[in-house]
Amino acid sequence: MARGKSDTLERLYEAAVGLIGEHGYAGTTVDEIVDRAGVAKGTVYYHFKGKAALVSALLEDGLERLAASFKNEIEGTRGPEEALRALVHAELAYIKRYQAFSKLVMSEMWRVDRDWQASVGMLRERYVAVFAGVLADGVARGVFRPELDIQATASTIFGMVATAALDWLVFTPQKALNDVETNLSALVTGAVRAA
Amino acid sequence: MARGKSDTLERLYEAAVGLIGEHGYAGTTVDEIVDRAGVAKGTVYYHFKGKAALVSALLEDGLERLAASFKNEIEGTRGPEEALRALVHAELAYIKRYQAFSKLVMSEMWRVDRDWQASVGMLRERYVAVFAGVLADGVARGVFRPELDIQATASTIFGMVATAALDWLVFTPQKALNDVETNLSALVTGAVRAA
DNA sequence: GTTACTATACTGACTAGTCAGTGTAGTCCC
DNA sequence: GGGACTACACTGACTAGTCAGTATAGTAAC
Repeated sequence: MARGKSDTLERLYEAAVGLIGEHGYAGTTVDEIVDRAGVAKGTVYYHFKGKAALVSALLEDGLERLAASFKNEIEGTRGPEEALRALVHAELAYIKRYQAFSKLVMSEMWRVDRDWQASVGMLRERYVAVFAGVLADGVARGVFRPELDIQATASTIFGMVATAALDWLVFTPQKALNDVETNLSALVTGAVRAA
Repeated sequence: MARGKSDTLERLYEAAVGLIGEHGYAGTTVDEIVDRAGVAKGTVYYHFKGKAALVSALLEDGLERLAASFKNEIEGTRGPEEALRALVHAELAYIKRYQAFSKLVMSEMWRVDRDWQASVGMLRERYVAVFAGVLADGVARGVFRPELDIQATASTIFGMVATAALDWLVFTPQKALNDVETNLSALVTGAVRAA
């Protein structure tokens, strides 16, 4: 029975993201993925070269969604500090919306042995580059501390927000997003603000 | 051939930690571990119930080393800001020294489906509790911002340092530890300091 | 004789990937 | 309108290989 193309892929992505977020890449079997997606095993190999290619494609997909969400959020901000707050908000919202995907990314980020893990690296770089842009702007305008190591600081803020978000979702999900964001925004802006 | 007990276990831990840090728990085979450790496969099953038990024991071991390193570092500090800097230094040094172990912990931290992953949670809690203690002290003394969410902030700082450290080790290892630490310490203290 | 191993061979459950075949919709010719 | 054919999406039983764990016989030190 034919299903709309995007429907089948959507189901596969969702199933794979959820399972890999929970058990890791190697800990997830293709059989589990197709079971959860409700498709036959062959379908994976009809659309993709293999398990790794499926994950690669799925990462590309998430990357595009992320880029779009970032573009939206940063437009129309006035001043670097407001832009920084907007980015923190966007990252937090993204991680909340795509929890399983975010877990996947954070879990596989420090590994470098597989092809598709380059995609994770790319995702991270995109994230970080946007932060770095805002930081550089802030330093140039004298709003942020001049001695900041822009690249390192951008990475660190990215990790800070990601850790805080996952910590919240995994260990204290009863907290309100607003409270998490308020505390986090204060930490981030305090960290970089000129004395 | 008999070897000192601790020697064999040490080899097994080191091999397992390295491989699991690189490829994850499920992505690492017992045969790979014993090959790298230079011991016979049966030795694993002589000492442990299985692969999971080996990892559990190894985590306990890392936990103890961490606790010891933290105790050393925090003693003899005067004032919360100095204590905070000392903790950042200790965490950074620990991650540098036990790179593979740290990767393992960060990669498996957001998963909750296996027995031994509770150990990772415990490790994280210990880390975080020490930071929380210092933060609470600083707030009480008026050195840190009074509206800080202590628990969330402690987790966030932990993640911040961990991310910065792994980012350094994986993506920009040519940087000097000192530069990384200087930038990071400034970020951390700036984040919590009273205005 | 007990403890701490080594070396090798093996089992059986599980798993990635394959492949011949099915269902469906569309197209072109008569 | 219907027969012949094509393209596409998908199925699921099957295969070949992998891996945790077991078994067993033997060594070396105390």
